[in-house]
Amino acid sequence: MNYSSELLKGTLKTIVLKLLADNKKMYGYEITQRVKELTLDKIQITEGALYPTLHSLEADGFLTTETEFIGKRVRKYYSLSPTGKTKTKEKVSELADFMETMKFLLDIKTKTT
Amino acid sequence: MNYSSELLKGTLKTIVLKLLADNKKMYGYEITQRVKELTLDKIQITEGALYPTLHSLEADGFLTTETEFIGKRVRKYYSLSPTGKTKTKEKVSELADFMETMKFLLDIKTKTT
DNA sequence: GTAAATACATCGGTTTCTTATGTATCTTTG
DNA sequence: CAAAGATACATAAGAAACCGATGTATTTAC
Repeated sequence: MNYSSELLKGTLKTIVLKLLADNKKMYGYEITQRVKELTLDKIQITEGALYPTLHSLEADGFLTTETEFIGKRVRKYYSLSPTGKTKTKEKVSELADFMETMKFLLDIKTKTT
Repeated sequence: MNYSSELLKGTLKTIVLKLLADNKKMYGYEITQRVKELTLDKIQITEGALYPTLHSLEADGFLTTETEFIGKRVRKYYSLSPTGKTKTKEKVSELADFMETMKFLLDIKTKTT
């Protein structure tokens, strides 16, 4: 079982930023695999979603990159910039707050008016 | 303060369905106001988002409607159909599950590999 | 009497994801 | 050793879902 895809919308950037905050530097493919294993296959980040997101975060100045060669194969590592670290805290706490609100909303049983 | 809008994506239908499950019947404008007051203005459902969503849920057979006149003004009440009730349970538990997963993801501190 | 609130609706534009496709290397396995 | 699968990057077309603007009309409050 995995979630209907629309749930990921709006949370992907936060997931990526948080992973980078916890792991110093990661490369794209690694991120997809890490999320897959951490969520027991429930969240699958596709490459078509991830790479544009990484490029966008980099363009916004939240990520820096360094390229490494593993044999002949390119590997592009991403790290948080200082503004990226600030942004991460904002996004994570915003999402945590949002989830609290949603939890409350979904538990409502009776009218309040 | 209110949430950056992308967070709402993917959760709007669930919110609407859940409200209808708890309140038998509601009309569009009422839904926007109820969500606004329940979330202390943190979630604002715009009419441009809500009405298409209601129409879509109705087209899928999850909602039934009845029109009422308040004076000369039309008010369109929405209620859950039997399939709508089933769908609501699915969506709510899926979202609850997703939020658990996200909570876990956002608390990860160290590598697991 | 006019501004704000109530109540419906649609539409263009943007963002963000999916699916498909492309390129290339490395590893495993029959 | 050939082929399949995994690793690793990337882009592009299309769909979905929301925002903001706009429109119409009635009712309420000042």
